[in-house]
Amino acid sequence: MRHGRTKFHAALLQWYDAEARDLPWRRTQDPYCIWLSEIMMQQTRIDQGTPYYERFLKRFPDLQTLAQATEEAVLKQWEGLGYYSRARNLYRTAQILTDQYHGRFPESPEVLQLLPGIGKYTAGAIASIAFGVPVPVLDGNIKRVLARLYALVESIDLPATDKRLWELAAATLNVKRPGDHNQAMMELGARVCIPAGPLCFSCPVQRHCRAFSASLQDTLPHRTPKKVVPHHEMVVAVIANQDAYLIGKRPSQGFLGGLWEFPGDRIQKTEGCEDALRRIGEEMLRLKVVPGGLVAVVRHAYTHFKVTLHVYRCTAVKRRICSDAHTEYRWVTPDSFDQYPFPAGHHKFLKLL
DNA sequence: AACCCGGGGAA
DNA sequence: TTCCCAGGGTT
Repeated sequence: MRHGRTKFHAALLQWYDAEARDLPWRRTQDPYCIWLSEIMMQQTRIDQGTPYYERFLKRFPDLQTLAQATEEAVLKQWEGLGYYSRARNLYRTAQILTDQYHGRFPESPEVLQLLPGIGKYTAGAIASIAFGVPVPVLDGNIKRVLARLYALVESIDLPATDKRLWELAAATLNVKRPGDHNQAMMELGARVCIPAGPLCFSCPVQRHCRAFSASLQDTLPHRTPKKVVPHHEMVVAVIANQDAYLIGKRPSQGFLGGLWEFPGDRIQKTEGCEDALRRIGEEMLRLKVVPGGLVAVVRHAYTHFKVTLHVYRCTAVKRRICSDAHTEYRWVTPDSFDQYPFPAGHHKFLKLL
């Protein structure tokens, strides 16, 4: 640190104490609330996640309430937030803490990290924020802040750089107020040391920043280029029987695990939409599906691929369905759609039914 | 080390 | 469009 660690700490916390956003989990010391906020904000912008946090806490105000709920009720509250393994792991951890930890959170980051969904970042965040344990955290914001403060030219997403950044986070930590320091570093990254066009003119630690003194603030940090994601064409079969539609529950592990959906599949190169719909009937559902009219064409982006959904209304002979594509099937009417957690892509055409 | 896992807002 | 977000888990 160029002008001394103590002055850096003082400048950072003075700024934080004056400028910190009034976020709901900053009004409490309850480790349950801190934990929930940390899980919910993983790879999620504060503005996007905060309404979910408020709603979730109303529905599941404490650990016991959460542990006694069903996984599907938890997923319903998580619906639309993405990365649904977070919700399933949250639910599992609630039960582990209830069954094996007397319903209390461990304070040690090493023990916290044994719980599902809690990695090095979240363990450090809970330990430092809820319990005052002097441990660092490293998230996307702090990576960028440290890369600029120390003018790191290596790509920040390389494992070796990640190790170096954790060391810098530890060396930079303010052990007097670790929770506030960690939050201040994230706050700085989110509001001042932003990815494009950092607001160095209003940065409280500008004189400690090597990137600024070298005019590198707009070129750092470096990042390795991302791979291009494939684009798939899919059909979705909205199979109607009277006023009910067939939906299936996806297997709990894996992509969109535990969510409900209309049956669908990739369109293969040799077939058209209607061929694919009939194939879904034969191979997935063991059901004779008769394709009807096109309901919608929906585009949606996931982490590692993009899809275009061709949604078709279909009819079928109602029979016993046997399939391993889903763990359960139900015929439901549109007025009960809101009982089921669906992927966000489905909500782009659900209201049309 | 590489890959998998969502969704949305800002530029 | 692309980028990136209070990351974690699996192989």
